[in-house]
Amino acid sequence: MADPQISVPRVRFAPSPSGYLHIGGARTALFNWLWARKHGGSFVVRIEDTDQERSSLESVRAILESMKWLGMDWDEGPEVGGAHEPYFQSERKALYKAAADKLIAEGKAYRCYCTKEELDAQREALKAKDPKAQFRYPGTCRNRQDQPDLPYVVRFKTPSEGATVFDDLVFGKISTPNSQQQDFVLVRPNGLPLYNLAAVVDDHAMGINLVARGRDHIGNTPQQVMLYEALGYEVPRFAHLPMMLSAKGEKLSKRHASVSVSEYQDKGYTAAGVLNYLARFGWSSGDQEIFTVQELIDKFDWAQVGKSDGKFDQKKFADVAFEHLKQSELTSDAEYLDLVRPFLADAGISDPDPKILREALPLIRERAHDLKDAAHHLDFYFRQPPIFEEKATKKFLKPESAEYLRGFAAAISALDSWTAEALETAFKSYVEAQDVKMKVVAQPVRVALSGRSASPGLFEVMIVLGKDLSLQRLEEGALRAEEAQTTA
RNA sequence: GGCCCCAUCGUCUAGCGGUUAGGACACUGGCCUCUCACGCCGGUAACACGAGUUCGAAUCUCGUUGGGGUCACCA
Repeated sequence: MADPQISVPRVRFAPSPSGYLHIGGARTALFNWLWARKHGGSFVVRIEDTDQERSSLESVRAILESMKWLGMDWDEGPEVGGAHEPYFQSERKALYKAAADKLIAEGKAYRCYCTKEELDAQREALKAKDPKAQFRYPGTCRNRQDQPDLPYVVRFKTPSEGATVFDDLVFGKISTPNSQQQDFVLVRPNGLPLYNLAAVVDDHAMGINLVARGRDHIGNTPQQVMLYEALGYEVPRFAHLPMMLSAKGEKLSKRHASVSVSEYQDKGYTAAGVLNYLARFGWSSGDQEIFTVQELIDKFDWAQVGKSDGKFDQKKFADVAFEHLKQSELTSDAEYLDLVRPFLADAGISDPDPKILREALPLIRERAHDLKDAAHHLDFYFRQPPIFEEKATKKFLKPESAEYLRGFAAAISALDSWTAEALETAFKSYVEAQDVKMKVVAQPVRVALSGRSASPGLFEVMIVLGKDLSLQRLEEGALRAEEAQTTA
């Protein structure tokens, strides 16, 4: 395989602003970004908004926001500018027109006055005659000499003989017979270019030397190669990525759960987790599953990118994301707290005691699988009283529990050292004195402290809450337990 | 349908002529245990099929089957 590092990489991510940043698009952006960062190259973002109907500024904003959230910064593009401005194709019309004019002047392209309606009619007529037949533009205007004062499109004179070949970094040599190609349209009647022309002109103008994109673009590549050659441009390297499919193996679309990056953000996954999963989708580095962003940059290589399509696995993704939250080497305490704060606010806790937060964090690490979950695990420390889960209360705060709650409270209220060890010793001797199983006391205590039947270890929770609040909650729990009797 | 591409556990994958085919997720048996979780030990589970090439094929070649992509005045 040829060395893709012939020069410092200039790669790009070129979304069309017709929706949010798609999870598959994010992976394409990621592979480009990793490659640029690894080799000190440039990562360019270009907005492909030549289709006025579908493009919106709102989409541009959403896509850029998601890129930023993921931490994929761009060296050139919207907002940051660069040496090849502008980065919106809708603002680069002159360039495309010049290229189209040049092609026409050299006899490599021509004006076509056939209307869309006429062509659609021909297409349908053919379909009616032979449903399997494939309609190709018949070349009606190919050798036309006159230039009527009518709307026209510009078509490329595609050679009908031979084949167009390119060497893909992932798939190797791909050869397509030119007979498959038709005289495709370069410019619309309104003067705006179509994708193939615009992409080629811009990639050349912007000095892009590696075009990495989804495999669904393989079919466009031969046309683009022809354009590069016709325009006298150097052909860049290409790298096509295998498809990211839904769990059912279908092409990812809005119909499937969570296709937009912002959804993952809202659900409480971290950017590092998303990036890690995305990177491992189609790429691997031996048996390693968990990577920091820096490791991704260091280890990414096209040679390790696979060819076969994959299905998105929500469970695996959730696990990778969890791993990043669990390990303090991956997400530091300070980072974690910054990340969880907005989710706590959503849960109604807008000004959490930083001391409690710090002390509770270690208890959350191995329990919270995402940030929403983390906020939930954290919330009872701050709510006074905590929210009592009905099932837990009903099951464990029964009248006979009141005695244990008060008894245990009495046993620990005398403690002069409020440590987990001291609490555990006191708990055990109390349980022993009562001659009951530990859980008989433990569960009512847990519910009294947290409002839930599941929580971190009792003594750890009491340390975080502190002596006063712990004793208060035990007493309040006892009251609740007694109340259960009267209302039962 | 034409053209292009792909094919290892259910899923993501390691493997790049000689391995008891490895890891991770999921599933599952057990341990730990004040609950939940984490963790630890173990288990089920894959080279799509058929011909070659070779002393030897998951690895190379061809075919079959299956899957995907693409055939626009979308990108």
